[in-house]
Amino acid sequence: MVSPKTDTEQIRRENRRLLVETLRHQGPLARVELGAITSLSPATVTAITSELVAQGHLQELSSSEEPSGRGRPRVALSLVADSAHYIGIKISINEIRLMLGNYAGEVTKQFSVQLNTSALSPQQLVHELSGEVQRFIDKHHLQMAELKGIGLAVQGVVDQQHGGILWSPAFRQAQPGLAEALSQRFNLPALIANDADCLALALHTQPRYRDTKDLIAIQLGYGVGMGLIQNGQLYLGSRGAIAEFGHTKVSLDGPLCRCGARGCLEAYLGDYALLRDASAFVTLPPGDPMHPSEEQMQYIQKQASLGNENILHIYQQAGRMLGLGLSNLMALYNPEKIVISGPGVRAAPLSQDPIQEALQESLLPYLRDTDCVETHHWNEDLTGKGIIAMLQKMSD
Amino acid sequence: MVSPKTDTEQIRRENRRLLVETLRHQGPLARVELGAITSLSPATVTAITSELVAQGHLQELSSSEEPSGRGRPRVALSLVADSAHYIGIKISINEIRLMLGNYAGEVTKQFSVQLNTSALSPQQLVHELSGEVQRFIDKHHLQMAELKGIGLAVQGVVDQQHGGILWSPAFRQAQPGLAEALSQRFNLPALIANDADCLALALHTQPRYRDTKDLIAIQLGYGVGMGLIQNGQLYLGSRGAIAEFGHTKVSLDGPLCRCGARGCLEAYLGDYALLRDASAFVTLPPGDPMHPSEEQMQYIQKQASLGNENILHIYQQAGRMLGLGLSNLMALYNPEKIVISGPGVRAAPLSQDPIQEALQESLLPYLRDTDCVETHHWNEDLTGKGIIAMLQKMSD
DNA sequence: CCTCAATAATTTGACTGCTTAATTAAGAAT
DNA sequence: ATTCTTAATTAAGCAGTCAAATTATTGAGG
Repeated sequence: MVSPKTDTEQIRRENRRLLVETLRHQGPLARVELGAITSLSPATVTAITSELVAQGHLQELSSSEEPSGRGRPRVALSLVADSAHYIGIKISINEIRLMLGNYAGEVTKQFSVQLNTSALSPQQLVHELSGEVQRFIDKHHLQMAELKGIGLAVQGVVDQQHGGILWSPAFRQAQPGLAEALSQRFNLPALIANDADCLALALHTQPRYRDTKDLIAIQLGYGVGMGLIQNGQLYLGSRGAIAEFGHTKVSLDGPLCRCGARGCLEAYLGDYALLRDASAFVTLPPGDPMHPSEEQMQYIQKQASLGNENILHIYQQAGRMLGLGLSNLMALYNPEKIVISGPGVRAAPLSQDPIQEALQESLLPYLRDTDCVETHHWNEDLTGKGIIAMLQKMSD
Repeated sequence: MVSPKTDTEQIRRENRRLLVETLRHQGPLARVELGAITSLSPATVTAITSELVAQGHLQELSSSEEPSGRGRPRVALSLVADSAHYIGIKISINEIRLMLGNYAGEVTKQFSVQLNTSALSPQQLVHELSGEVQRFIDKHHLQMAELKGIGLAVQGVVDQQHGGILWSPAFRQAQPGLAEALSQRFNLPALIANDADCLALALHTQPRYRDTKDLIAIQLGYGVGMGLIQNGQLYLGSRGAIAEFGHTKVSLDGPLCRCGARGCLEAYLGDYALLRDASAFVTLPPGDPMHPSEEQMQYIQKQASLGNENILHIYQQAGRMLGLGLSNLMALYNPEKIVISGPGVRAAPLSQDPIQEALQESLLPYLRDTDCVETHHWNEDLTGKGIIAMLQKMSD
């Protein structure tokens, strides 16, 4: 039997995290306000915040604002954004992107590298990543002392416990021990996460979804990913890999999925599936069909918008299947919100109606009017914010 | 923003619960053993246990056992089984069963009443239940002082937060405010739970599944229910209703389900569905087709075993669909174990193979060899144990 | 029978955390 | 200048944990 025993230091850690997160979300706040929001006593707020001020993570704001009325004016506390830095690495097919996050949770620098990922061995991958990270550190003159962690966001199935990649479209082989290797190389904590989990976490920090206790994030793109917020926090299965929404079956004899089975949702919805199906009707812009480019996707989408019935039908079919999958998701999880994002939302106008239709057809009566599915634009890639947030959760 | 602030009393409550649950699971234990298992310090164990002894919930066992060897002999602590009582009520179609649970978590008395449930109004239901509970209390000479709570286990969709029944096959109408009404009538805490959640909780207390952090319980019977243990504890969605596994879609144009949609898993697997499908091929024993009796189910099952190809085919089809549903479940939740129980497991021999086949066909490669699905006999109804356990979790 | 060794259980002292209540701080109002 | 009001800090007290010391209870051995 495991023993989740609780002790007194855990309390402090929890409450500190609570305060810091409140400040991250609601901006600079005075101690009273923090107390009111968190329902911690003023004394506790003082104790924790003065500790954080001493460490340089918090800062009193010179209150040269509007006349605050009577009484001693409240002095706002704000996070010292550059009191800590985190490095996030997003690994995609043939591209890695490095991101610098600060204590406030913002992504301040980004840098992308093209790299033929698929053939890399674990050793080579560690070598490449280490090199890029070192260059990144040098370029931005980062002090090792203020670097607090490295986080990797990966498309595919990760083993978060052991810090490895079980399967990813970016690599031909598994990448075990990746986190450990990077951790040792830079003497920093390192973690690996699925990119859809990062999306879920990042969405959950946004004002619109902050108070949502149960949220499912669906990432449409090359594949179909899913991340899950339960009880206000990211849920990862006990085995570190969960929620392969893309590989739920929506038909018995559907198209072949790259996982080897038939009828997976992903085999209707994934970029590679859309492209494959569309290629029967139009000649595509050049490119590796296994790794669809944004141009290719834009192209077929445009064809559909321009009235190509065959391709429109592909999108509508995909929408219907997504609706079916979503209805199953709602039946099983009954979340407050399902947010669909990722590059694939570009096609939302084409498949919106079939999604809704399929949803309404399949939903349980008492779920039917809950309006919980929405899309979120993909103007910025939220993965970075997510991986930074994850790093922070483990370190503060 | 909600504030799950932590304080010192929470620690004590948690640790007390930990100790009591350890004793419930592993029987009488000495203080050292408790300390070792929970990894609480001896001092803490003493503090908490002496409090419980003073309250009469714990008792030192006169250690008249085997020579324990050198040293001061350990004195075992045991729960005082009748230091508290709980009343569990299982509400099924046309039957309510009252159960008495004690502090040790055992169900000691049971009593069933036949009752035409379907037409009852909320007022009538409260009236009937109150009457039965009062009779039950009188019959067993229960002291109100040692009664700690009333729990209802209901087939169907419950709203645990508000203590009401949203939908149940037992009733034509919703039953809002049921828990509150009973709570006031007897001046006791009252809660309502789904019966599959109870099953999940009860299974999780069994030795075989005690250390399973993530467990899904499937209850096959009139319908198809599901309960979920996550992170070692029962998970109920934020809205109190979750996991309608029976209403996940496994085919686009399947048979009609009582929920109004087509292709629900339940429309293949539920007793009412099996019976409906079988009725085309055999003449059934008499009975209300909407509420299949155990005799009817036994009858058609026997027909299948005796070689009726048509009926066998129904079971096999059901098995295939269950396999498909399970594979989706595994893709979405990736639990350590899925345990199938409920009266419907009687047909397990008939559908075992198709289940496995469908599973293997649909599973993701890296899940394919995990052997996580198993069945659990239905010799005893575990619902009672579950609802008692749920009451205990809220009160100790 | 007496002493010692071994183990169990309790007690004690130190530490940490939170809360309430009192105190101090810093301006606004008069 | 004095009073009022609100913010922040400090002080006192309590709850909880743990490590270490102490006490209790037995078996082993002379």
